[in-house]
Amino acid sequence: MVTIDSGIPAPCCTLNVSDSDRDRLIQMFKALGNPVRFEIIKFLVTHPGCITGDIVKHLPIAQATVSQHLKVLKDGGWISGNIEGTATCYKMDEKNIAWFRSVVGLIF
Amino acid sequence: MVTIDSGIPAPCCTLNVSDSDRDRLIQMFKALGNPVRFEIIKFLVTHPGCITGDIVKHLPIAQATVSQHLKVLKDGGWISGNIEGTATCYKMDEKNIAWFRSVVGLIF
DNA sequence: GATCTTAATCGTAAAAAAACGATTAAAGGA
DNA sequence: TCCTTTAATCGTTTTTTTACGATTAAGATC
Repeated sequence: MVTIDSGIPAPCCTLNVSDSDRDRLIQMFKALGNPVRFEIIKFLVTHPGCITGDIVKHLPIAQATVSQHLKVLKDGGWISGNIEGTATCYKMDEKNIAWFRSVVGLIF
Repeated sequence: MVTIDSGIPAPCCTLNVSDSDRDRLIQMFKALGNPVRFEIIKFLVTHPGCITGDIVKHLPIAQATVSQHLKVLKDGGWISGNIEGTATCYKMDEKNIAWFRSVVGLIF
């Protein structure tokens, strides 16, 4: 029996993934498991460096909600934000995404 | 299949992903964005063909909840279940996982 | 310095997901 | 046939996520 949250590793029985890698992976999976956030990523791939307002204009939801979703994507490591004046420019976080791709290839 | 514009993207455009591919991807991301389901996958990778009861024994949660999680993973295409007598044998769904890996590599 | 822009955060309501015990169904063995 | 085993489903509660308007904070602009 393994407790999920306390993270008893049991390396003999399951795949050997560190707690931090596992949590980071789960966070990335969860972040992209939402249609609004997936659309934001699709938009950002073709609009690197665009600001929050551009994304808000592109979506049918309120500014506060978009901002919330952007935070989830940022915390998950999919995107990074750069403050320029009163605006924030977003782009894909290529380094973290490369990590995600490599770990997915390694585990599954 | 996922297709990506090869030219310079027009400012109005986002990544070209079909609705069904997008929904399928989101479903896979959502399915693995949960610590219990991630643990199930970790277990299944090292225990291909094991039955529901084995997974229940390995987890600190009720049988009904495990069954529910298995359904989410199955619907998402991460695993497949094969009924043998009164038991169900689960294994990774390699074909869908290969699709996931290839699409992730293509999009991001 | 007053005001406009921009976007993050707050507080809250609604919707969805997760968890459980109980029940059901289906196959095997006595 | 009647139990036992196994796992899915049902009905419900709890927890988490999503969404919104309102507010706030930090730079620009006049």
